Amino acid sequence: MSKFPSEKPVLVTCGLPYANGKAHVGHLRTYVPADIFVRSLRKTGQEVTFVCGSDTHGTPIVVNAEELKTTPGELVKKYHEHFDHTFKDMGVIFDAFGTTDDPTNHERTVDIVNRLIDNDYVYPKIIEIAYCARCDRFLPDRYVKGTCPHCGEDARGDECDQGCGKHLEPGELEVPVCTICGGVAEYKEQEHYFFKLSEFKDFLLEHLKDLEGTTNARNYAIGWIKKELTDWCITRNLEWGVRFPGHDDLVVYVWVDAPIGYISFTEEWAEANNDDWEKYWKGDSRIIHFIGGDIIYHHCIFWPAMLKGAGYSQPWSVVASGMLKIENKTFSKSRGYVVWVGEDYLEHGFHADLLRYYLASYTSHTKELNFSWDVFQEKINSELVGVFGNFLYRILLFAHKNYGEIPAGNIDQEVLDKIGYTIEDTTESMENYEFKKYVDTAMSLASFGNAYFQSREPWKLIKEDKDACGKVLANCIQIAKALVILFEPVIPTKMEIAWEQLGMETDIHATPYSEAMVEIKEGTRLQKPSILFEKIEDDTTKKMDNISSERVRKAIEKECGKKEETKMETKENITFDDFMNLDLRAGTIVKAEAIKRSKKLLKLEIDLGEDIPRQIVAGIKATHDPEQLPGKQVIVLSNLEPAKLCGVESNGMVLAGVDENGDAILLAPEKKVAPGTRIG
RNA sequence: AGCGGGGUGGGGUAGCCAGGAGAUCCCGACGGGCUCAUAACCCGUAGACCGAUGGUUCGAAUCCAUCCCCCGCUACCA
Repeated sequence: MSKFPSEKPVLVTCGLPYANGKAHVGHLRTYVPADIFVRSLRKTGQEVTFVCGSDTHGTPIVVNAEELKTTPGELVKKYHEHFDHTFKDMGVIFDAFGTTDDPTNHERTVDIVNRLIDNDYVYPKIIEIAYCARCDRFLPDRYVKGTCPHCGEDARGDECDQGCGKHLEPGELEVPVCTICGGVAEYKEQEHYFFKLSEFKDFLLEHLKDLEGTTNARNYAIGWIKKELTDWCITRNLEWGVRFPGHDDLVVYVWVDAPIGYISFTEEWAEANNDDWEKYWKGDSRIIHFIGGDIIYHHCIFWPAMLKGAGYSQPWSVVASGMLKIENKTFSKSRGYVVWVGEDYLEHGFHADLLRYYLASYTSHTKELNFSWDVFQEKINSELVGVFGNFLYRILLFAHKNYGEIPAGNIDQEVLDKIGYTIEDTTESMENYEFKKYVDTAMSLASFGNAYFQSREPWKLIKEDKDACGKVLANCIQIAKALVILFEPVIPTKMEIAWEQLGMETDIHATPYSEAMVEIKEGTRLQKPSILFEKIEDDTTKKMDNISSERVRKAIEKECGKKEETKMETKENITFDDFMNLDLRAGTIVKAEAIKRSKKLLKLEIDLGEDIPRQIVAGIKATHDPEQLPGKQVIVLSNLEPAKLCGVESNGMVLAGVDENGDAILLAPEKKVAPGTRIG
């Protein structure tokens, strides 16, 4: 019942890295498993094409380039090369790694957009776009900032990043300001183009029903579609990007030309290898997308609808990886919870295969994966060094010392069976994108090998019966051969060396799983084996831990400093009268309870010396236990106009500060005072 | 609050859809053994009221109901 090898052509892609920043371990959570998957498919005899490339368009790149006083083209080139190198260094080998700014992609995007237009899936609509009169330009997405219509916080044009985090459509932002000149922007009507996504609802539901891959992707997408599908605005006012056909002032939205990169990279690969790209994108094929969990929406909804609308083949499988944590903390570049692939890992001399092993074996692909140096050390030392590496080394050294070649001896049926079952189990795991299971199953064969060797005590046998001992060794070497083949997808460069140590002269990367059952040849010369995996010392992990915590410390400092600065700058002087308008009072909390529907809010009743206690809502749930609060005194701004929060009325504001961890610190009187005591 | 995913010994997991004997495996901890090997390997021990409560059943981690908690994407953060 295995799905591979299949007669249908198989194409594997990885979500495109955005060429606007360095590669971190979070990226690898998608790329490493994809590479393992591809290598494994090839071992089943499946032909696969594996493509990826840099995502180069969109406003963040343009804005970032302007800030760095460079051009988008230069910026993109720099990071494209960075990703290309990093992936190669990590053993992630694509058949093609292009960019979405390649001419191929421009042409393919225009073709697809034209087809969508011809098929009547695109229509123009007049919408209001922020426009800066001083710069004489329209301001898409992040070129404009202003006030969020939902929460009133400062927000960027496409998203309320400081406040509620909500996605903003063009024209929604209030009090728009141009980010280039700082001048006040205005809204101006302009014609933009929309893709009729809403018409694809039935198609998408049908498509998703049969979609292979991980369930997180499918369920998530189905949920979205059932809610609502609105048409997508697919044009932007930008210089940088793919021209929208027939409109020199418009560019196609990044999320249109980015996935089309999958097609154009396939074309580039086909061009270079004299092959045919249409068998994947126009025929009955198996297109497998490896992506991060954050872009499921685009790959399961927008992308297949576009392909369908333009008459191309749709994805067969979408494999979405879970999130990455660093030292058990939510991944965050700004907070310092990040591990850069180059400067934090490879440049410290760690072997790429070790990280590949960790990523593949920590947990299942869809769950969140914690990267911790201590766990890294423990896993590498006990599993790779202790179980697997030690097995290879002890048997090869023993064989080399006592025989100098692979000794004669039939392979036990028990051993062949064990290898056979292991291959069955591992390949099945791989088909289900269960990388951890694959590794664990393979590792259990190494344990079996250790037990086999140990229980037969060849170090004693060698003195009594050299032939019987040789047979034990032959069986062990057979197990080792299978292990090296099984582990090649996960730790490819280390397995090259191991393969050589086994006296093999073929290319391990091209060796199929079936070769594991082929009996080893007695008499093959064995060189003196070298140690494959070195132990990671405590000092090393301590050093890495220090680097991490230092970065977190600096990030906190920077964050606090920044807040101080901006606050000092933005607040203008007020008059004494202004201050006297604030009615500040000391009060005693008499009752506190959590507001169920909210993560952050507590409902407080505060005695301000009035007839009945005031009901005030405060965002301190995360830091304060409601049971501990009654009796405590706080300072309240009592004449703030009432508001409803999460449906609960709030008649004032409890004053609190924020410490370096972002935790709320309640202000309190120096000593107990009568409720209602005036402050100021 | 809505949608999705998830809660099983210290960490990571299996089992759940098709309910049945002592809840699986790996790591870690502890004890012992062995010595070919990178102090590794082998054997053994402890450790889980299977998120909570109620229900169905002769029998539930597994089915049903309600609730709690964690993680994403949304709403809210006086």
